[in-house]
Amino acid sequence: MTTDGRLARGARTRTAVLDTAVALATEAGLDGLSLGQLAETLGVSKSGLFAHWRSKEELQLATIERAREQWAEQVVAPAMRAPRGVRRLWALHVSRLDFYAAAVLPGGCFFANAEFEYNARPGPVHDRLAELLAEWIAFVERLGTEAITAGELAAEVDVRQLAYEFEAVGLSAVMRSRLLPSESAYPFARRAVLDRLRAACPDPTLLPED
Amino acid sequence: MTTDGRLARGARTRTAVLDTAVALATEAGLDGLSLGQLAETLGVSKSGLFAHWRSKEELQLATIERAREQWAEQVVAPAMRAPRGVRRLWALHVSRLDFYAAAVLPGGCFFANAEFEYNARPGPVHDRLAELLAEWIAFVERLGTEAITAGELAAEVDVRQLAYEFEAVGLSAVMRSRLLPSESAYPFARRAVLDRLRAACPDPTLLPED
DNA sequence: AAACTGTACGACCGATCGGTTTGTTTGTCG
DNA sequence: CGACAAACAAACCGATCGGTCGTACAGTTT
Repeated sequence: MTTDGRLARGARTRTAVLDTAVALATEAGLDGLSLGQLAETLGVSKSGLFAHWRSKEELQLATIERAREQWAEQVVAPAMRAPRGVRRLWALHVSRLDFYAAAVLPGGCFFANAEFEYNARPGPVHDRLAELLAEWIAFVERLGTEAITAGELAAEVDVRQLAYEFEAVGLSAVMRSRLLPSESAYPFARRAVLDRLRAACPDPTLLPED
Repeated sequence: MTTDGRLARGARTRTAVLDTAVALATEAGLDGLSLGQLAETLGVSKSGLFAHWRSKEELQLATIERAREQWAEQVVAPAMRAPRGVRRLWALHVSRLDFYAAAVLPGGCFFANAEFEYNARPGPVHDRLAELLAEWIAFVERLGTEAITAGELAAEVDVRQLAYEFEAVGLSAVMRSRLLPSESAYPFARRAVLDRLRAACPDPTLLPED
């Protein structure tokens, strides 16, 4: 096992930079974030950043991947501890709302911010964000399909429709939570998905009353 | 009737600038839009812009008001031609989706973009966007209340909950429509609201089948 | 005609942008 | 030890940022 101290230091710096970049990007935007600000916030020099990423776009793409990891760890992973089926879907929704409410990121959601920022800007960043959105939707749809297989959702349920509404409710929650009193966001977001799941779930004991 | 030619010219320039600013802001962002680019696009000088707005922030606030007018004219007004009640709610949803699908603005929706851009940036722009979001929600809620009064929605319907889901479905539609094939946006957005309205509407003839 | 006002321009300002160049420190090797 | 490389930093580059200034012209008022 060879642990090159230089490479280790580089890796440490890299994740520290990307963690900060993810957070700052939810405030100033993925493009609005400037390398100078980022360097100053971290106490490193601007040229130090170019030692790791050859351009701003490369750093943006790396930031996206880091945000994906954070989402997987802090939102998806906790939900995967719930048993497969309708409870896991519900756990994912709650986990997501908790992530927003805990203000892990000042802007709430890295992807919601970035996707709206780049929805009319062609390029690699736009394309990657689109890929990850499709991936996220497919994941939610898969959880829905699993719930049907487990007999916890009626077989007639359109999982694509269910996933659409699931995602829409969560997206709206993060937007409202940053602009309006949070009482006008999370309670409605909980109820919307809970109503939808309970209506399609034959076993009412699997989900909370409210 | 005094029509000062100078004021008329100024007003003409002002609306031309703001119309362009609204459209450009959905691409580059309300903040990402630079005065130099805006001036060049319009064929005027940068300093000419400062004759009308003393700072960029003033122009941003004016751009927001112009976007509000556009939304009122092109989305709300057509829906108001539908009879009060559940049909008007449905018309508003369709009108909104049509507005997105027609690509009136390259970024889809001025407000969705701006609200995510400014959700973590305190200041007058943030505050104004929050006000307009609250106003929009209150408007949708009022349409829901009217529908109950008209007996076209069950009295037990929670109009705030209904308005939340109505808005969430529309918001998600504009995001998906810019990043994914539009078949994975509009059909789901239609169905989501239609299902919700039909479920709460005692008279099934008021709404389309699909 | 003179006085005045609103609109618009070109030139310019300091600051900051993304990016480059040159050089130094830090750690791994033969 | 010396050769080498990865990880940084300082100084600097042209371009662009938001904003100011003095000026010119068009149109209104007296």
